[in-house]
Amino acid sequence: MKNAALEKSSHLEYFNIAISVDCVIFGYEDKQLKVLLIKSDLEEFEGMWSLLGDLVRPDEDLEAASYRVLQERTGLDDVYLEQVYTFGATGRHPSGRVITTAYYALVNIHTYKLANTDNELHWHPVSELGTMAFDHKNIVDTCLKRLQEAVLEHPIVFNLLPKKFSLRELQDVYEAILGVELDRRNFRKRITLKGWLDDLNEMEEDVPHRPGKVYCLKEVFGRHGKKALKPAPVLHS
Amino acid sequence: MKNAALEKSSHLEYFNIAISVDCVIFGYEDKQLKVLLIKSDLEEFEGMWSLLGDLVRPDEDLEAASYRVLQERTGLDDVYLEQVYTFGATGRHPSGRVITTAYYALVNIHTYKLANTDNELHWHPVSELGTMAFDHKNIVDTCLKRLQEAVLEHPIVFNLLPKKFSLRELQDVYEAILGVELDRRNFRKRITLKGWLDDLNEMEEDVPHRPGKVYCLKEVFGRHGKKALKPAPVLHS
DNA sequence: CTTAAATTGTGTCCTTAATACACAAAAATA
DNA sequence: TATTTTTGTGTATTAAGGACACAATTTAAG
Repeated sequence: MKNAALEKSSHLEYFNIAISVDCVIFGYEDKQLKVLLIKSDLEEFEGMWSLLGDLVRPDEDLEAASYRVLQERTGLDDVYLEQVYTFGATGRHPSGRVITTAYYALVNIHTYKLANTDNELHWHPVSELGTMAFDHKNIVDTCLKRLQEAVLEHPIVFNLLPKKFSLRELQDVYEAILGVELDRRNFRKRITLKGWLDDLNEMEEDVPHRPGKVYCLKEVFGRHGKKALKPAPVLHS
Repeated sequence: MKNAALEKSSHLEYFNIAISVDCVIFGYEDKQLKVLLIKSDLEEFEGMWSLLGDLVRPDEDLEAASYRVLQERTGLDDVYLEQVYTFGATGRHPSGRVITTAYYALVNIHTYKLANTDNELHWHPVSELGTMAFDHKNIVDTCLKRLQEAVLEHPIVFNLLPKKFSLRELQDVYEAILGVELDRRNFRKRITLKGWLDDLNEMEEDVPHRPGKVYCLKEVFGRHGKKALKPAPVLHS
């Protein structure tokens, strides 16, 4: 940006836009991909659900703002968080001009505890979202699409699962995210080929059928699987 | 975002962040991918190059702001433009808190004319960028990476070329963007397989060697190649 | 006119990844 | 002990990517 524009700009004219972050917090439960939503507190959107978000503070990094929202709402820290897109249509917020940057987070729904006992917070299956407040349905759709692309390339779905899991559980998560059924043998072959997993030489317990082997994400990928870099895109060489 | 936060927030406290857009305008010339830059007008960055950008106006859609920057600077409209990422570190702008959303544009460098006769504007090979003003080097790198991924999936490189081109010219563009050499036979096979091109049954003219056939992008992809949707990501079925 | 230089145009083999598909073994439950 | 549920596994086919060489066309130079 040119400096002249900034120096000359009147405070009233140019600092009249608020910026917020909105978090699409994904969790996985009952073979469904879910998203954490809160009842909107705007008249215009009475009864509708909205994403968790907040205004960015002037002394706060953008990404830090999204972490803060997550921590304040879920009590979790150390979560997987990814910026997706910034939504900046003039009419998107009824109370004023607010540009929002959307992030998605992947959390283990069972380690999550409501930070405040806010009973307006609920997990919703993403496949059953109706109309939402603001442009939040659009934001969720955009984040889901990005997530679908990401899970094919990067070992990140593990953020939705407990540390130890069976291949069946893993496949269920993929199916929930991608919205398709997968062939078991081909799935296992592909996951094996990725080389993401460590065989723990343990078996599932407390399952009402033949127990499966238990795996965990290899340590080299770090806590969030972010260390697995996408190979540089190369056409032929 | 919660409404309460917005309503209660003091103007001074929360509307203290400016938002800008920065455009990474890519062009192609002399077998090089280039980016249009302007001399920074900040003392702190004297002599350094910076992206074209401007503050977003309160009554202006975010995307409209990036189009405006493009039009004002290049005189072009109807250009390919894609949002990439929003950079929001607190320290990124020395004059104040400015969050910026980065877009990349693809333009035909030869149809481009300087809108103002601003001789501070220049095309720079992306492979030869040194230090830049602000975090702009980082922004260019991020946009280039995104571009590299995009050109493998979507028919968008054509925005960098004249309407009619030979396969050799097309391959040169891919090589410039990806930064690798490609095998001619395999490249042609892959491009053919994509089904993006119409054979015009014409030959190159004024080349100092055997002329090649001339192609154009199929009309179904629209002016910018945006109509070519990525197939939904599916693992096995 | 002949020759040299540059560039176009083309096909096969190999490897890898994705997909479709079926049956036996293990454990729990009735 | 029989039934149910689920795990675990391999092969054959197809599609795409990558390595690789030679003849034909045109211009430019002598």
